[in-house]
Amino acid sequence: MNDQLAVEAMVSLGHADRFRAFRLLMRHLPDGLRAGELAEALGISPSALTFHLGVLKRAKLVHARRSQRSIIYSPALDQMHAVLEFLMNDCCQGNPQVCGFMGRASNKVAGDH
Amino acid sequence: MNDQLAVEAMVSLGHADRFRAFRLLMRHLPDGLRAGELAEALGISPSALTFHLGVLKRAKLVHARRSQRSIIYSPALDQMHAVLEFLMNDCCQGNPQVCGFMGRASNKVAGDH
DNA sequence: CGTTTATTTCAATATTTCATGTAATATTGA
DNA sequence: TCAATATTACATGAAATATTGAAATAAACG
Repeated sequence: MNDQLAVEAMVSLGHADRFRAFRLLMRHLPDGLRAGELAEALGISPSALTFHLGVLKRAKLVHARRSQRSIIYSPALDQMHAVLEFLMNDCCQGNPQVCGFMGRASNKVAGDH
Repeated sequence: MNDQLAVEAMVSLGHADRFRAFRLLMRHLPDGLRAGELAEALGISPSALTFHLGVLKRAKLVHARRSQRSIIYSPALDQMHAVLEFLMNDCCQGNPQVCGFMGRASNKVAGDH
């Protein structure tokens, strides 16, 4: 992981349709979704979807595989993980006591930070 | 937290200078950095820095306070936390066994995922 | 083969974002 | 108040990104 890849990941999630697409894909783990289903679920044209999936794919945040006539997309969790870890390391490295929240995101304690 | 705020956070981190700025601020917790220091550290003009800090500020990812003649910026950890939690909930909610990585970002185990 | 289905590519246009420099504002101290 | 410092606001043009629809590609099936 490096700055450029991390920024690219952020860019790719910095668009409402792409963000929703990524979240939808996560909800459909581990199967993934066909491009058509995804386009319909998001209410955008196939062409627009391809464009946005391309952005996500270049950021390595989704995988695509063909199955019959369809292309099935799924989120690249390891890459997402790498991005978050990279971003958060700067925080916790220097000040573990100040911002140790990566270790308990779904486990918030009142009075933190 | 909602889609729009989360997307805005992603947008604001989707630029090399803003990304570096945010990370720098995290490394300088809990004190923060003066705008001038930040601009110099990043090697960009004060005017450009203001633009980028504005984007981060609208996304609620940084706080600003005045101290003497300077404005001191610091990262809004709680907002960052909220964004990550929001994004990751979609993943773990439906398939905790598939992607439970938020709970151990700095604690990776071989063979995960 | 020819047709249907699923998706991508491409080109044109519109929109947004970014970088730069200059002017304006706010604070401090002589 | 005047000058110096620190930062922000604004205007401009250039570059990147997004939207749209039509055409192209690829696979499956009769």
